Amino acid sequence: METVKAKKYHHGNLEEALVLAGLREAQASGTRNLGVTHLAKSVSVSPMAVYRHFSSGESLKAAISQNARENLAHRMQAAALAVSGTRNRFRALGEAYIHFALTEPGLFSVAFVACDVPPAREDDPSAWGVLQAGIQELCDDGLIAQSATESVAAFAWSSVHGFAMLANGLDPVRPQATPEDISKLLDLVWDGILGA
Amino acid sequence: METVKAKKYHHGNLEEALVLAGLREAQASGTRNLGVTHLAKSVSVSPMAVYRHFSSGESLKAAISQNARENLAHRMQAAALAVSGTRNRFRALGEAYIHFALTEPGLFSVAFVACDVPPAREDDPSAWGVLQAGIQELCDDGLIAQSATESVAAFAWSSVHGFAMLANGLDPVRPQATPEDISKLLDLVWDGILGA
DNA sequence: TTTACTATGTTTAGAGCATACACATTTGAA
DNA sequence: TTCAAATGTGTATGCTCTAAACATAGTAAA
Repeated sequence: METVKAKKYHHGNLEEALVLAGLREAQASGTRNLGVTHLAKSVSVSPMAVYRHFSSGESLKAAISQNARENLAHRMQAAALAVSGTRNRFRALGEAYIHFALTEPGLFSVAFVACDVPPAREDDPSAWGVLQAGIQELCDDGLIAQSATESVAAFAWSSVHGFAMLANGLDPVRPQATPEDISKLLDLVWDGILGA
Repeated sequence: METVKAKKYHHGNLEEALVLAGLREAQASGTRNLGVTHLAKSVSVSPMAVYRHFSSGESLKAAISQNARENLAHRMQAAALAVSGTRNRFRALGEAYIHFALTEPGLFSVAFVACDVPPAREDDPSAWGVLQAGIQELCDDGLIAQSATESVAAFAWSSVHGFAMLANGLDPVRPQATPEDISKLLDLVWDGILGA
């Protein structure tokens, strides 16, 4: 029987289980409870078992953070695929990004937490890559010059990421964001892009 | 003699000394070494002495973070005062913000670190307030409608803050920012604002 | 000046966390 | 079957945060 996983000496897939537990914690309380001991306990394993799969607590945290970023990138892709039209598709990327920050503040903050250790592999998919694909489409449609892709990408990412962080309340600054605020921001970003 | 401060049982101004030590640490290594024990040691005081001035390590960190933000706000004000013309002055705010992030990455990351504890008082001056003053000036000059100030403020802040974080390398994403990148970003922001 | 109160530091001690080292169990390949 | 590699446990060290009790210095009133 595969359906009942008896409790064995060997866990079976501890690495994945730890990351998943970390994501659950992140969802509930952000960066706070991502320690080795806490996560080990949450999957019923001794703290030292973690080190068979991660070289340090920091690298476990980095893996969790990476997974959260990939989660975001997936949602962006899905949002873009769900609508048609170059502009709508591009706008959907920004909406998905901000929606993620607002509905999953814990995951969002973990996704962009500064880790001492770099992630083991590249993000797959990466939010940055998804954005670039969207911008290439703008380019193909003649909405912006090929030479402008770099700066447009930096501008779009910056605006949306900055707004997400602020709206999210992550930073010790200011009020909440309404759907109108989000819409207006994306309008302004679009204006900036076309004006280039 | 005031010039030689003999080592006394009472420190004299421990609260300020701790925050200053924290800022020095932040400048050197960001968020890493802002613990109670470490900072206490760096001003030659026992760890418990800290708690006569801060209710917890978190609240000390919050005070350091606040001081870093005020430092940023001061630089923005100074930059704005140094140039003339509404547009130049507004642009100088963004330049100062990004320049701060790039030249003082440690302070910048501490300034916007998520603290469990809210700051004891309001930021004074606050970067947000300085920005709003700049935007009011745009409004007074008839460059934007009074009704647009809110969304323009959110847009400008978001773009510059997001760019600063990304350029800073704080986030686990992408390459460096050149002066041209910065200039282009501010151009795009300006376009977006005027298009509103 | 003496006394007493308040502010500010120190010492001691306990809890929690990261992690090095030695040991135990399981798995899988020869 | 047998043994080496992979994976997990237990124990121990050293770090941090912080509570409690104690010590010293500054200050104000008698």
